[in-house]
Amino acid sequence: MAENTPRTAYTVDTLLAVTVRVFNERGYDGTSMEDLSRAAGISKSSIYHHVRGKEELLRLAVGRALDALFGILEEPAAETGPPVDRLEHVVRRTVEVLLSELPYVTLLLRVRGNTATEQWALERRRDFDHRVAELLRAAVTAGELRSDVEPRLATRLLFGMINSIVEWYRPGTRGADGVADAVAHIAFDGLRAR
Amino acid sequence: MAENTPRTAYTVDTLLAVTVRVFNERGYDGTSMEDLSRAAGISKSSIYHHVRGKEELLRLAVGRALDALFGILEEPAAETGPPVDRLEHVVRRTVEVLLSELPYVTLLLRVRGNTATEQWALERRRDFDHRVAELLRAAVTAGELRSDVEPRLATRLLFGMINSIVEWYRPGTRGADGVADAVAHIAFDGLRAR
DNA sequence: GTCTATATGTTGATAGAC
DNA sequence: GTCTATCAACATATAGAC
Repeated sequence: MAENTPRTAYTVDTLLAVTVRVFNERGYDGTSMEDLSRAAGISKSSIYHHVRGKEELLRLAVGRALDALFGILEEPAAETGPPVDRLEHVVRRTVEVLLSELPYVTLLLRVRGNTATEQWALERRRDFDHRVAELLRAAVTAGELRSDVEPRLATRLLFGMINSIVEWYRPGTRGADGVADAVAHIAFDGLRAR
Repeated sequence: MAENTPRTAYTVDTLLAVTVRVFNERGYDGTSMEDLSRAAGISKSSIYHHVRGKEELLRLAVGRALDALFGILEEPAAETGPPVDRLEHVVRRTVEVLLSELPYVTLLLRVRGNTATEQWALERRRDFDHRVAELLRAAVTAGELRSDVEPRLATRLLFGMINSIVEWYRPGTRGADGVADAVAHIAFDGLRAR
């Protein structure tokens, strides 16, 4: 685990960046405040100067990811046009946000529900999924998507595919567009040759 | 968390079943031996009579999942016929095994790599993925699958979709066939109406 | 804003009786 | 096979100096 020793003093944001990296490497429960202090290059008690404790670091990190995801649903292209186009916009933009906020979204997707903060994060994730499931249902009703796959099930599998990207994507090797294209191709038209 | 108090004494297998349930509820790192002893209804030291420690419980559980998955690749239908049919067989059977061994596979898919046992599990998972990626590549070469999505990327997204099932599936609500059909439909033919 | 020192609880694991 | 009792190590968090 590489150490960070910035010249300038830490702010909550810069400390959060280091923290999230370590949380993703070792898992939230597997990370001790000692681990964080070593990675940040400051003492444990200095961390407590910036935040109230370990759980607040988690809350700030997953909150950032959730805000970015919900922002997608407010975009014009997600609220106007044929349902299937709105859905494709949300799918592509979710991939983009996932990649631009990779460490924060990665942490969000690994949250399990042990603490109050984790349960709050799970609840907001469910809200997001429900909003997308409604969009998919509308596209089925409009005859734009096949009706032999239940919308709720399809939404889950679709986001399973998207969310799994955090498990292997590393910046620099491939652009966000390439990944978004691949997801959209498979999700809407499938792998089979025409 | 429901408690288990079996009449008969524990064996490694029955203890493992309880353990895996708790690991999946609280996460491996988030589970203490005290948690396990409470869930099993026996004392901590009684657990140490059956296994050497917490990490051995993890090794036994993920080993069971890995053996089941690798078994699929040895099945006749995975080794004969057109590549695309072999791939579809592996996809459907992976869904089935995932559901029949749900708690064990769930635990396997959440392993991160902190300990030697976890790294061993990650390595075997990579082996499995590579074997399937080769199958997918063969199907592309044979002209059975579209060639504008890189095989390695397609494999990752495909397994992202399949593996995500452990996050929401609960026995009793839907049969394994229904889920396997939905996965195969989306993966090979896509969501769009024809 | 950072430090050293320490309080206080929890952890994985062991010893030895029944 | 199970128990009670216990340990050494490590956890989160705090106190107070600079």
